[in-house]
Amino acid sequence: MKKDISTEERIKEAARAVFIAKGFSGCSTREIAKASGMNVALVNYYFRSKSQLFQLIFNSAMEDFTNTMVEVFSRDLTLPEKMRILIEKEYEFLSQHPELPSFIIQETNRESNIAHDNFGFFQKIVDTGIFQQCVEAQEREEMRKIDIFNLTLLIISNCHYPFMSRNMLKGMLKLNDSQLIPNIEIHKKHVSDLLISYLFPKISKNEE
Amino acid sequence: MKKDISTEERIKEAARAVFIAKGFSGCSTREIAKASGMNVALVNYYFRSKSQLFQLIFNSAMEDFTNTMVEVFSRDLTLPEKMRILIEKEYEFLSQHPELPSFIIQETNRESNIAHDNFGFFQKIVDTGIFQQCVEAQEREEMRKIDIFNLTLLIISNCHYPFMSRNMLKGMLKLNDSQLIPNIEIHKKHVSDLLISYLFPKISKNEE
DNA sequence: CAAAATATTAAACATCTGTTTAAAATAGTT
DNA sequence: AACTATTTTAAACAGATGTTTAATATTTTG
Repeated sequence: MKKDISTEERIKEAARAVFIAKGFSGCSTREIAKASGMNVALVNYYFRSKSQLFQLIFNSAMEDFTNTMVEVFSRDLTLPEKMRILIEKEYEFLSQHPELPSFIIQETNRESNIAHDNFGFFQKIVDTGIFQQCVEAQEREEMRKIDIFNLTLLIISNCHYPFMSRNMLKGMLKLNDSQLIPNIEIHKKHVSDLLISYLFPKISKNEE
Repeated sequence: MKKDISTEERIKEAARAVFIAKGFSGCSTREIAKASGMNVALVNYYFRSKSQLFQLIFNSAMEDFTNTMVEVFSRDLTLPEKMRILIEKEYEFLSQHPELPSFIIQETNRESNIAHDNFGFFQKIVDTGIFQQCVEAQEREEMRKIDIFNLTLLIISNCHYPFMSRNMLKGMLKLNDSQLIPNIEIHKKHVSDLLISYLFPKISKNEE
């Protein structure tokens, strides 16, 4: 009865790496099997189909995708502090997982991928009370009036796009990896200053 | 001798639509053939292989990708004016071609896609003299000190990511297309204000 | 240990993949 | 008109694809 979890887990880990690197339609079941050192049939034995295995990986990737936001927004801090720390943590996390943002975008844009119930992930962010905190700050005129949609989008754009575009940037500016890292580090600082001074104009004026 | 250009062109147009919608590994030669109303063999008759046809489409997509920048930066305007008009034009163009940014990112991140000579496209932007104009403005202290890398990245992030993420946003915020469009229109205004006030702090202070 | 349940394997399956071939249709040339 | 070059077609190709099968090995249970 007690099954050896190591094979199932090994397949899942290999699948995660392969799917995130190449996307659903960019890889085969056999490639995942080989990467995990297992048989092709075992993949379907444990996960029934390529699609079901993918759905599993995708959801866990979405979890990671929103995890930093949930974690930072749950802390007991002022909004500018949360913003600064979030950007810091996002850049830190994405430096370790630079393929994640483009994977998420690629797969949410793939048709035939029906199960786009990303609302659950967003709800976790809402549950941190961050948007309530924003409304209150806006009432006290400590924060610029801005919708949830635009606020979320400003943050994600400036945190995720730099990592998604790293290969394009390398090609366009003729950079190698070792040149890219410090540039992204500088970019983090720009993004931090940019967003905080835009969202909290008075406070950032006082700080200067 | 005189060949009917219509079939070749029809295949290219179908290929463009299919490739951009589904990516290189997300579609088949037969799908492109069917979309153009032509035979499978004709695709290879005119373009030799799926890869060569793709390369053609990709390059033309990269052309479109950088076209707005080249066009706006070539005008005889001040930097804040160029910035404002660029954002305006980018949002206008991408509203008509929302799939383009994620296509470019997806394909520049696909390994086995060797030919990443995106430098040529970037050179066209450099040739507009925009970066020289920035250096001069920075010397006159009319513009914040910022590297080409970070400046380019700030602009592209805030213009392209909103369109790349539209399906994710729709899923996360439970929006439909008709709700998305006005939100993106508002976002354009935020991005414009955000970037101009950050890059040209003194001037935008005078304007207020 | 024997029986039952679970895990693993190699092989087969039907279909799809990119590409090629060789014949047929069409257009162009003399 | 006949001949040549070009375009289009259906069919075949070899290999890859997701998935299933049926037999074997291993573990768990009584």
